[in-house]
Amino acid sequence: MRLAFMGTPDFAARSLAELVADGREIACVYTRAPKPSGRGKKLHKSPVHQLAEKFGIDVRTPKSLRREEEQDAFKALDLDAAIVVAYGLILPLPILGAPRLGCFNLHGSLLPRWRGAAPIQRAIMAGDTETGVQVMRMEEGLDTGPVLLSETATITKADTAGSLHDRLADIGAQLLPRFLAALERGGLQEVPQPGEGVTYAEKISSAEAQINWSAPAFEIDCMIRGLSPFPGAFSFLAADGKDPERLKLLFSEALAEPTGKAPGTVVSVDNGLVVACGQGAVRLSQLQRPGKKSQPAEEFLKGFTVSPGAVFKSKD
RNA sequence: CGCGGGGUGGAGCAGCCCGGUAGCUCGUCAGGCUCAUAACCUGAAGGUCAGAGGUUCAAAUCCUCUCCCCGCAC
Repeated sequence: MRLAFMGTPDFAARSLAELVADGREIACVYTRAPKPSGRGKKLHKSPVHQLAEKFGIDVRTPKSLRREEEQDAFKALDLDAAIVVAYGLILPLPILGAPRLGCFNLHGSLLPRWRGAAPIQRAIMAGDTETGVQVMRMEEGLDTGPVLLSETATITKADTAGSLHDRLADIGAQLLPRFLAALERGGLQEVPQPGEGVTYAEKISSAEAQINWSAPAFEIDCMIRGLSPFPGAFSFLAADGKDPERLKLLFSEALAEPTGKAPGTVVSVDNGLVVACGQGAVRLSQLQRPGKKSQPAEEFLKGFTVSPGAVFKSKD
């Protein structure tokens, strides 16, 4: 079976690695073009790009697949199927129809919940306790195609977007060899997505990453973990006698007990940084100061002295 | 030439703007207290303040250069 792999970030790179390990024939890898990033603003190839080169696979980085030449070049690959994982470009109809068996997408949620860009983060932010990875046949709509294979995963209170991302990337990557084997046998059932329960996982904007302390502790905790490590939930707090700093809050735990303090008030600094919320409180255990690395609360508090009673503020 | 932060006893930081006895939290060691403890009290050790030049009576602090580290852009 002759394949193309289309993907960009680390999440996709794990899938590519698994396909190669599975001995699949990958005619070409499509990924987004290198862009300036990192310190020094140098051009960096995407994780998928780097991995493909390491394996000696041809890499193409078109800016768009809408142009006819690109579509012709894709057709000329004479593919049986294309595997798409977090590619970042829209596949127009001529592309979708080019491979003999079609284009298939690996998606990090249980569709139709969390269609779109940020399913992993959104699932945690919403307090979901179960999610998964699915392979679907791609259609023109955004993540609307029928599902062929899925695997579920449990979300725990110890999960962050980062940990869940890694887990789903592995589960997804391992799903692909199974999927391809089944596809070859022709034994896969295409199950249309239910019309009910559709939600969209919109891209996270930095504005919504700011903590609103009047929300219930449960919600704030989900938000902190769902936005960790990227882009990081944040709020402003001043160390004793200092100016407020923008702190990223990267891990937390919801505490049910009422504090009797106004939302945003630091209740205790003995074991993590306990902050009053609209309902209950949240124990912050991993924080990051501007320009610094992220630190466990214990370390953080050695250099950032706060007394109970200090209050987190918001800023626009 | 993308923007920014930083290198201060073992850890995390303050001090630098407004040069003049090197400070805080923790750890370590010793002693004390305690039924006991990662608790508490007392005391101690440990730093050529990244490196090299310069200014100055005097530099962690001001100026110049070098090396190293990190954050943001997803």
